[in-house]
Amino acid sequence: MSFSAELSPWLGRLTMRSRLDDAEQHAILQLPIHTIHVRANADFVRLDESVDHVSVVAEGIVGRFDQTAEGTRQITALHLPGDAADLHSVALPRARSALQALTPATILRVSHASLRSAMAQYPAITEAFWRDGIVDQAVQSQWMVNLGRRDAKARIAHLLCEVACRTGAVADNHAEFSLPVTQQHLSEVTGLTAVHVNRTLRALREENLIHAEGRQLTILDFASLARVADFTAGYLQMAVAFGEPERIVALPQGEPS
Amino acid sequence: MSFSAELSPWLGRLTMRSRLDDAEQHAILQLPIHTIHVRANADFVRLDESVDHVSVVAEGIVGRFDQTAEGTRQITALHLPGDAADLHSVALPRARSALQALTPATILRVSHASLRSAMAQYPAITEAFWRDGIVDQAVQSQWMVNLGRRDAKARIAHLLCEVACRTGAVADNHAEFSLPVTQQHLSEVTGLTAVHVNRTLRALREENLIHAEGRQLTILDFASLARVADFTAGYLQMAVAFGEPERIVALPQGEPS
DNA sequence: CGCATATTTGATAGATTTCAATTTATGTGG
DNA sequence: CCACATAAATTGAAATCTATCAAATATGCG
Repeated sequence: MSFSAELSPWLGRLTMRSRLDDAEQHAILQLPIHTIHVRANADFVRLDESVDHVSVVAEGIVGRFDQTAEGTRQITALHLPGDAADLHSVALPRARSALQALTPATILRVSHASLRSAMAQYPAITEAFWRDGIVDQAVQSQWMVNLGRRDAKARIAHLLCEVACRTGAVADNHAEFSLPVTQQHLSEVTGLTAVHVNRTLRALREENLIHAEGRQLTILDFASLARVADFTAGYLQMAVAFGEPERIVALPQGEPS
Repeated sequence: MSFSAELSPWLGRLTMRSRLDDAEQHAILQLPIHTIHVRANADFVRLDESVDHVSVVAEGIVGRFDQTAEGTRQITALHLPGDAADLHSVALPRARSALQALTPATILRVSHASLRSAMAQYPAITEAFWRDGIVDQAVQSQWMVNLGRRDAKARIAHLLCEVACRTGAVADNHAEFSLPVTQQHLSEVTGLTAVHVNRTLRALREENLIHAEGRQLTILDFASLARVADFTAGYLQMAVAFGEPERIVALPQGEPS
């Protein structure tokens, strides 16, 4: 249990979507954490488990899973460093999905108890948590469009565009970022077969839209890839770039929302 | 603007997922509403529109839509009478999806202003709203499994099982309920083609799993249909039947969550 | 260096879409 | 209440996309 500033990437994510004053931000940073390391492919939250803490991703990539009775899996969300993977568990502690590290990962556990006391003291924090989930839900909606209405090439392209934006790697029609996940994992995100993911990636490579070097992925022409993907970044609510952060509860100074 | 008890189905939905005391329940029922009637296939909330009220469904079926650039649509959520279709708009007023009536519908508009003052007075109400969205998100996750990992027959069967459960129509391995939506709408939910929905429904009929009489749908053998669908009702959080309603904020009497 | 895991490729089967009619409901005005 | 106009459901045949199965490389790691 420590009281460091390791939660600052998460705070950055929250303030990207909600406006928090100094005291509220301080309350977040002060939250006690318990750091754990998770091996690749290890579940660290299991289905129907009752959890008493939230998992904030510090390093690595985390997937939220659901599965069919036969065991084929669907990844319903991808969590990158700075994301809280199951903030909703504060309000509904029984996990309806499993969380798995797709790569070796470092997780910061924040107890529900401490989060609840922060929420009780600062209503704007409750609101920020709620809003965080809403944005996640908007991402899920886009994924549903992906799964239901786009072909394999667009699905993969869309995913790559999204991850590039979420990692902040896009600049000047170009993006380079690490995506150390398996093609099997990509298939579980996109509702395809690992084989088909492989072929689709090759097609994108042959069109000179992307370049894959090991786990390093380069988007050579972001605009064209976004066109193939039918991607627009608005739904990601990267507030710094796309609009005003939100707040309902009045700021202490009396500033309106 | 009236102050009647028309919100009581919505209150029922909320208390199915969260525990609210008398004062809190009263605060919900007291909310001023503005009733509107919407024709079938009419959008009543448009994409990127900034809304200042929540739409509670009183009658009819409402779909939440997203679409690709070419205009093919994906329904990302279905809202039945008693559901608030965009409760999240209280926290994030810009609509990231459109809302459309799939049938003639009656909508109760509840202003954000009045909701916010209820939230300010009763933190448990904020919490209940948040939790409501979390359950919606769990439903979306199941839909993602549907879209990504199940074949046409299972997708349709799963949807029918879900709607049957949500309308409370299931009893004794049998369910009869009205589903006055078009096969085109079903295809937009399931990520299929209207033609394929038609063929799949016929297949389910030929297996004597369902019976369709106009817009009245009968599930002849719920257990078998659920097996085909790989359906289990847990995620719907129909708390009355499946577990304790939740609450974080202490009850006034001091009762713990 | 060698095992285990991941990627890549080929050939084939299967599911779903697409396109184009046709039939059947549904609603409306006379 | 009927006739008409429109929307919805249904069917067939062909084209496409994606999955499946099986094997052959690569790659990473101890």
